[in-house]
Amino acid sequence: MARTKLRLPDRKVKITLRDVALRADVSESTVSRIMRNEGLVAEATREKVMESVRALGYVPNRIAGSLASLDSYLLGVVVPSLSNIVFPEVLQGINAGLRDSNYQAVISVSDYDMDREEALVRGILAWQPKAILVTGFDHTLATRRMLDQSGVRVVEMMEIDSAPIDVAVGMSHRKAGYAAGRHLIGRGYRRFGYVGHDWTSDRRARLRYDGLSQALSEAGLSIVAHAMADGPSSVGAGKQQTSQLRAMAGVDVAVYSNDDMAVGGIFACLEAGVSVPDQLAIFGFNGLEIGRALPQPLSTIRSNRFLIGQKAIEAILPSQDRPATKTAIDTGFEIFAGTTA
Amino acid sequence: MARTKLRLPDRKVKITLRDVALRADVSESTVSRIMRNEGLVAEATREKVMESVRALGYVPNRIAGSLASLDSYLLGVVVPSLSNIVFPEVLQGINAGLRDSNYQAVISVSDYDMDREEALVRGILAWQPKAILVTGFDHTLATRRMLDQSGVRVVEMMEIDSAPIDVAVGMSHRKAGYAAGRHLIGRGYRRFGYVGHDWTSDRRARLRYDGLSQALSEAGLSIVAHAMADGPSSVGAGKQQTSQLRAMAGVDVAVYSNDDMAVGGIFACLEAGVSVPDQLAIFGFNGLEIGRALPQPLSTIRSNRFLIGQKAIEAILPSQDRPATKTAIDTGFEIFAGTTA
DNA sequence: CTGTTAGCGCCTTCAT
DNA sequence: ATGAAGGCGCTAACAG
Repeated sequence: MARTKLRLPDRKVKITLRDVALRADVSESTVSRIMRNEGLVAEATREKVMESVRALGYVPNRIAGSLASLDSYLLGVVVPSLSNIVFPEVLQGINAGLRDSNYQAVISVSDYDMDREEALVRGILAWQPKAILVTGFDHTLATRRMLDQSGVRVVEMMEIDSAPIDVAVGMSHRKAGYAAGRHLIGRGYRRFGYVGHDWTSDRRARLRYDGLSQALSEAGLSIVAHAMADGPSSVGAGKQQTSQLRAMAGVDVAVYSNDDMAVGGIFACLEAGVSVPDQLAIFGFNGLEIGRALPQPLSTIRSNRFLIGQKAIEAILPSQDRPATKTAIDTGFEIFAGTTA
Repeated sequence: MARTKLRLPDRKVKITLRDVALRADVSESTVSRIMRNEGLVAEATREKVMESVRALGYVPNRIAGSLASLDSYLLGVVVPSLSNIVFPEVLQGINAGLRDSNYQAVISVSDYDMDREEALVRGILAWQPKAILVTGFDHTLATRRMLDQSGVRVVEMMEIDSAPIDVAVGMSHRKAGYAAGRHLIGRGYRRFGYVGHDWTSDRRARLRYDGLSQALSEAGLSIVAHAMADGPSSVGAGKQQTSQLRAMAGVDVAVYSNDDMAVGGIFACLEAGVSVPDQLAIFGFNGLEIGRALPQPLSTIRSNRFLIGQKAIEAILPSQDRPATKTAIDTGFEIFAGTTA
């Protein structure tokens, strides 16, 4: 079977600009212009070319396009986890911000491993992204240097408690912990317990704890009991650690590392017939949907995960060039009183 | 300031293979080989080159590399949503499967919009991915044609109730619904209620419903009451629709479109003082972690979302070429008795 | 073991 | 409004 330039597209036969140009009997530049909606083209020519595009099933090769134009329209994203719902929520915000742009997100998961993050960032930078979004301020020295030298826009998401490489978008977790402390002290609680999960991977939970401690300390109080899960946060872990906590010195309020853990606390109390908040008050962090649907709305602090993703995109889409000054964008937080504390 | 080839890397100055080669006084091919760990290279040369690589902070340009080798090592993924936790779980499986490979995932979210999916698939194919993973069998004609003609490996994830383009990885939702029906009939339930969410976007929930209906029909039974939420599934929606359902004809068991909805049902019962399963039995779908942590473990069907992602990768990584025969990989499901039904 | 020569598919600049 | 030429940064043969 001879190959002719008019042949219908077979699977595996790569159709290039050249094929389209030959079939439409115009130059490659013309096809290129039409595909990019750039420059002036006669309507008749456009139709002729588009007919060829459709007939051949031509799909432009962005790899070649990017190389030629030195312009990738890729966006690198590194999050530590997908099992903690907050990160998918951030990704949703990113996704929303990217709608109507022609950027593509290259997403990687570091599993809270800084060395892995380094490898991921290296791999992403090799694709010449326009910007790269990472999570938090904890990076290896090499990662920091790569990001810095790459010259691309860099957003560090989730927190603003340290100095960013370029832009930071998030909230102050230290202040949130402090606010939780002030709020609970104001409501009359004095004997504080803390239920948490692995801090080595979740440094922001630690920052909230520090803020809480400071508020208590300023009021002459302290956390009288701790129950810490070894692994990541989960409803099950929260439930289990709550039982542990209740076996210790009496506390009148338990502050949780996040809502997942706190919901576990609620479940533990339901199961044990412990009245909330009378016998034990419960306070979470994040403001997840489930907390609001509980028989008793969970007292917590709302963070804006979606907004973080969205603002991150807004911050870097307008200008390709990294500005001289570093920026921190505060997406804030808000105490949700609920009825469990 | 004159530019010399020995200058330290400035931000924004693109370092290329050529710069490294010049500095190390070898040819570009040699540097290329070293960067790709390919072919034989004298140890002395390698060190000399690596010294230059480090000194210049060279990061290979994969866009150029891919164009030259016609080989992208990109993997396209399209999921309908990130707010439903099952999709992040699938992504985790994909991520796990991709570890130790040098593939990068380009992830897009279609928001259950088939036209948007089409645009996303087109955008992804332009990056010449090695494979593309989409969700389910619902695609526009154009999407199907693009995927088919592209020649790349295609995985349709989540369900295996229809014929795949190339590979399907998932479970039979129809059978799962049927199994739920048989199970509940076996436990003596006769008056069935259904609590669901928007079917137009979640066709798999509809398949489960159909399977359930069939099981009931075969037993001379039927669903006597429906409560359907307008939007997507959520704990809040499940809670609200459960209240609706209870106001209707008495049912002794409520089957939910998924666990989120079912947890809402549990909360509604807790709040209203309805005893589960005596006054109302509750049955979900998915087997989420939270269901197990509830005061009463939720009766449900476990699906293997993580496994779906992982198997999807395993199915396509070995062979680049699309095989002649289409494959369906069944990741199965399992009834978890729990204590709520 | 290393260098040379051609592209990969497209975009950009400059002509016409 | 369209075309021709050159090159983006790298890899794939092939020499040597």
